[in-house]
Amino acid sequence: MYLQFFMKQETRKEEIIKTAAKLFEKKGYSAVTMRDLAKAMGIKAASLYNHINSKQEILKEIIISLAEEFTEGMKQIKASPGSSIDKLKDIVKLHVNITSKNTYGMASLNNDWMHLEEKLDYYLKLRSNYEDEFRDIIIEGINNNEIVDSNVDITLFSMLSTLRSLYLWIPQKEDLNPDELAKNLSDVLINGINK
Amino acid sequence: MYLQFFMKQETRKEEIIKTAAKLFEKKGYSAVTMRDLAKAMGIKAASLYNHINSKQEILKEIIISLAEEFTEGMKQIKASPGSSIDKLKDIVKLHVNITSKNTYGMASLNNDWMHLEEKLDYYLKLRSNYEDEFRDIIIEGINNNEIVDSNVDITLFSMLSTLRSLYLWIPQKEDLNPDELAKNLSDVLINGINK
DNA sequence: CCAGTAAACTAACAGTTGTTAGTTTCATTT
DNA sequence: AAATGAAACTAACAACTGTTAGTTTACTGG
Repeated sequence: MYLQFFMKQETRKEEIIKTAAKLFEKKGYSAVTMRDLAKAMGIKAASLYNHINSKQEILKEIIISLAEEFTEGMKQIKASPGSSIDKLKDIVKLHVNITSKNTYGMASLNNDWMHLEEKLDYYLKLRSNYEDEFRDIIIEGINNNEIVDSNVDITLFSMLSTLRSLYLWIPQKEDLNPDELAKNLSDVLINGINK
Repeated sequence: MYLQFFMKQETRKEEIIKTAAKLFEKKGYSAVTMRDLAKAMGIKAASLYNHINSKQEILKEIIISLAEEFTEGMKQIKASPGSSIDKLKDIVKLHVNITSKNTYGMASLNNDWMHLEEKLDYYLKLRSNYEDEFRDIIIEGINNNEIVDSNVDITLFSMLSTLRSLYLWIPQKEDLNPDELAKNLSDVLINGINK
């Protein structure tokens, strides 16, 4: 109890969600049972229900909070000054930062969103809004003559694919700090690789 | 029977695997039951076992055949003449072609490989060999002064992430034919987007 | 017409699934 | 000392899982 005066105390529910995210990353939502999760927590499956309402709820908490974080980040980037290229660099930073903080959750966001059920529509709306705003920035850049006028959707697809896969690579590149990674990534994504 | 004289007759096993791949793409391997698959085939679950030995085997057939196709393609690219940039363009073509032919299977390859069990080690070996040979081509290009000398692993990661995500985008871009897609993709991935 | 066979069927199995109900433990507060 | 409340427990449920055994159906070649 006294701990909460000087450090952030993680609630039991948060511990469960964090542990679940780790398991979901390895085997996927459907293949992880409540007994698996309980074992990883060192308790019995039934005890989990003192803290959470359902398996569904765990997935929802993991995915929706992340999706809203991205939505909020995009909102700020959209409102910021600076060129389109600057905004794209900020998007790269946004993905690197969120993914660095929560690698496991990002795996669920990418692979298990289809199991969301009640919150599925909401998630899909957030995602398509995000993609639309991303696309708008690219189009703006083309109109401003900052960005090469190639196929917009392919440019969007390429950047987004790379950024969405970050969760797979960040864990095995612990030597690289987020800022440096964001910089290198921007170089490759924005400036290309051809000499 | 007489059909096989003028068109490729799909065996029942192949039909099952194809149908399974479609279902796996939507919900993932673990969330698809043999009864789901049977219903999609218009038969009862037990009848599936006249054609396949286990659920596992279906996944194995889907993933391993694709992985071997990539391995074979890479082998030919490696042996071909041409610059490193040419080879990278060939890799893009390889991914676009294989993914266009088998979008559903690529979803399993990307998301369900961890459920392979006996064939898991073999798959992981193929995959890491593939990545190594991809990396070698990039390094060769840097040494030949064809490719910008940025972080090799990030270049590799970026290209591979985009190519591995193709299965998500190809179905909704039916207007774009494979050759054109490969060309546009090469432009974006290799020449970048910055003006 | 009969034998053979591919491919469907019904019925059932043993194990696993998410979840609920009711109970116990134990540290903190009154 | 008694009461509270959080968080664990045991036991059980109904539904679902992959899979097997044995049977039926319907077409094919002799």
